[in-house]
Amino acid sequence: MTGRFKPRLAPRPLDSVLRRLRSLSGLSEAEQDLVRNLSERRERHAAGDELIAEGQTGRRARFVVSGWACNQRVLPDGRRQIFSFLVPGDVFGLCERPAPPALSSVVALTALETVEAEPVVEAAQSGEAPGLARALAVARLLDQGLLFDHMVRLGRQTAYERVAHFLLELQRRLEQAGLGDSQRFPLPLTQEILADALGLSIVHVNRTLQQLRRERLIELRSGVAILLQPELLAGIADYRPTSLGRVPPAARTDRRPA
Amino acid sequence: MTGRFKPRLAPRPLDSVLRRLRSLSGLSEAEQDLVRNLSERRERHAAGDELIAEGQTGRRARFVVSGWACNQRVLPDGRRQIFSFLVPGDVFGLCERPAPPALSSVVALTALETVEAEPVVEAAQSGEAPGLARALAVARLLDQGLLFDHMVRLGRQTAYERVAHFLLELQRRLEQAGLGDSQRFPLPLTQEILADALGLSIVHVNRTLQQLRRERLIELRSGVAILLQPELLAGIADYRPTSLGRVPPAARTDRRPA
DNA sequence: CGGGGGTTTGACGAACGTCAATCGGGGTGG
DNA sequence: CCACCCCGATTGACGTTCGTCAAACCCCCG
Repeated sequence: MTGRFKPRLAPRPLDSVLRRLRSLSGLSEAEQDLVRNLSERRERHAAGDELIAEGQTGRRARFVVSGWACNQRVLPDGRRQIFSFLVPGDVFGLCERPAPPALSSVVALTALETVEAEPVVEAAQSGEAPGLARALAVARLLDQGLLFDHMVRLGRQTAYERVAHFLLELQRRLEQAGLGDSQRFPLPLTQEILADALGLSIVHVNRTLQQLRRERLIELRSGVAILLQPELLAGIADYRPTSLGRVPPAARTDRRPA
Repeated sequence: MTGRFKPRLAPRPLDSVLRRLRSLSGLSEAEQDLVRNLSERRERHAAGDELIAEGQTGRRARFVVSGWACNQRVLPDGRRQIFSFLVPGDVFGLCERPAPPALSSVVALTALETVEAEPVVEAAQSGEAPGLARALAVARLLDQGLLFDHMVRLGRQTAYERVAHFLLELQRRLEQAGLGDSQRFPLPLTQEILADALGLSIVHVNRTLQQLRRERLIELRSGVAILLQPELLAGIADYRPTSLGRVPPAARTDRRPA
């Protein structure tokens, strides 16, 4: 139990979902209402809970409403690799029916709230909610892009670059979900989790963070990250945000910039 | 010009495409004929040619008929990361219309032949070729799985494990395409390419291959790889092939193993 | 006051990268 | 046919990055 009472009826908690989807595509009022009325089938999980197991088949799409989760795989000897993080507003478990075996497991990293996304998925597929359909398609595409970014980090960047690049990515995503500003955002991850995402040891993550702090590029305190000099960080990490947000409704292929 | 004459009309060249698709889903005779008649819009490329540029939007799906290509990104300072390899039978450039900006570029690694896959894609989407639709869906899923496998290699495996794991993966894929047997397969990749895929330096790739050779686990000669002890390799690399090939036509979700 | 998870630090070693030289084979022009 | 050349493979020497081990520290909580 958390100490503070949270009203259950208000549309508030779905804010980040709505905000996220709107940042991906224009939505009609009806579409926005559909999202706001998703409050059914809400689920709460504790840190460490496995929401989807690798190989599981019966799953349904869900939105993260609050808290963080991740996609990961664990090797038999205990090593683990985190593929991606899920923050409020993100969708997961999205795929065609019947759902094929999951390729990775989804695990809660903090206390986590999710809601079933199927009403949105169905409205999108049936053609009655083209804005939502576009938003989901763009979300899928951006996820794929984040995976590639992560692979570049793992394969071709130093620990220093990896951490800087990763923090910039989180800043951008969380700002989009309405959970941070252009410099400051919540970061409820242990260094062990960071290590398993970035392909490093805990100790090395720690040292790298120390270095970034010493150089006055970042601050980390009690679950909040502050990027003191985002532009400098972006130069260090060669960070270039994928800018395909807001795809125009009807893309023309015959146009090109002079 | 290659010295040997190749007949252009025979269905032979599309063998690997057909074989691959059949390994993913049962196909009706009509569906198989559709694939066999794809010979139009054949294209030839030389090693190094860029088939799809990162960010490019107008592309169409194609099958690789012969030769190898890869998905990759290049950093401004010249470092590059290869995300995946495309071998005969593989499809690439597959996505909804209008095609969003490509998230990675596709580059020919050897002399390469491709054919347009759109007829197959359209038949699959229209519902008239459910077998092909399933095959394409499974192909997408397997590709995603390969990406995860690759990420585990990059983030959590040693050079030795990475190389072993990667070779096992290639063996399996190429055997499926009809291009190798349970131990032997073509490997027309330079050590530089391997390095850029596996997140290692050329020199270290070389040393790792030397070690695997010394230990009589593999042989490499003139573009052909031989896995002398696949089981041992699989143990070293914790290689577990994703076995979801041949998805049953109508999956039941209410069954579970006792 | 004690305990436990997460963080920090130091010492040390192994894995991997860099630099540079050499080797080797296939293609090419004389 | 042969000399040359170029790209890729190979090897050695050396430096750096990063991992491991272990201890201390810190803070929140019971």
